[in-house]
Amino acid sequence: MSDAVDLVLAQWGRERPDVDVWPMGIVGRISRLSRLLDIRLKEFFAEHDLERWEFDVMATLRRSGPPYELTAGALNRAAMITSGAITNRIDRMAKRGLVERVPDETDRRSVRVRLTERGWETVEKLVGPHTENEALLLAALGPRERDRLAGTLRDLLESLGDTSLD
Amino acid sequence: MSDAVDLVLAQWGRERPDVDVWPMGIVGRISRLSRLLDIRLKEFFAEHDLERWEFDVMATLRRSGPPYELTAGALNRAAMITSGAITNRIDRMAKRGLVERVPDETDRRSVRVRLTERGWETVEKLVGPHTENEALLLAALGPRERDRLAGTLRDLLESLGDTSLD
DNA sequence: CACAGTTATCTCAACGTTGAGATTATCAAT
DNA sequence: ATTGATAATCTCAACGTTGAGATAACTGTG
Repeated sequence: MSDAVDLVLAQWGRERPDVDVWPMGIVGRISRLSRLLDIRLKEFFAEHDLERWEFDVMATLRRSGPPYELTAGALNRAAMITSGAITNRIDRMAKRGLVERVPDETDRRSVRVRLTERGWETVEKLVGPHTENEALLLAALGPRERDRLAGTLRDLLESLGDTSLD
Repeated sequence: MSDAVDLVLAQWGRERPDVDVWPMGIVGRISRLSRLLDIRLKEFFAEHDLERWEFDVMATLRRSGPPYELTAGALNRAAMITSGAITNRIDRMAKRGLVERVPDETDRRSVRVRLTERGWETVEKLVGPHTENEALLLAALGPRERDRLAGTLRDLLESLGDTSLD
């Protein structure tokens, strides 16, 4: 079997046999996979009247444990977006009553973002179905392959200096 | 060793031990890797006064072989973007003299986008360095791992119905 | 205690994509 | 030939992110 990326590699092989373009076989596939998965996840959350990023923000808060709050900075590092974008997202989620801004007592520059009751329930209801949906999207992989793939991807992430969250 | 995603998995394990969130170990990493690679590639092309998508469009035309032209539709399928976006991109690249619009004789609805001499030279000059740069980003992988990873990712892409290009 | 440097968040203009609708052309069937 | 359905591209308003700058607060040094 072959996919869109195999075609790319074959074309380069024909047009520029002097260049070994093997890296495209990996970078290209990661890029395309990411986009395809985005689309599928978007569809899933749309069924629940939610944006994917809204779930991501809430899930980040939920899994951080009680009291289910983090600074705005921690959230934008986790989401890998800029500060302007996280301000915008928090604004909209606050309007929907999914999170609330809480002043930080120790550092008054900081804003703590806390999951509301409603936000908590939303995550609680969806973690299971969301995970099952992702499992379905990855159904092509056997248990062995899953572990090996996860391990390889982790090595890559580390080598690229993926910065962890708080 | 552990990365940002390992932390996510550990947190879920603590907060919701009843849910097996293994899929996040793969989906999350693909997503983060895609973003990190984007940033690195963007830096590379910036050094050559080029946007990444500009190179992608030109490379798609270049590797399709003589006469180095494709329809706008083929290009937006290859880039996985919408029709509005490809129109915009072609406009800007045409202004920079990297591609030109050519009327399609057989189908007058179509527009054929052709690589100009200047565009051709740009790709020709950069394919090698770009590929070497990507190889550097993937240096953490051994030859064996590379092949296995590429194969696994291809299986996933196919199972998700990745639509090929023309 | 004051100063300089750093950090956290918010503001906002510029920019690019999306997605629906408009336009023009092709194709299939009658 | 004509009609209806489909297809290719372009247009454009709405929307979200980026990235630089503004503001306010913290930190450590002298």
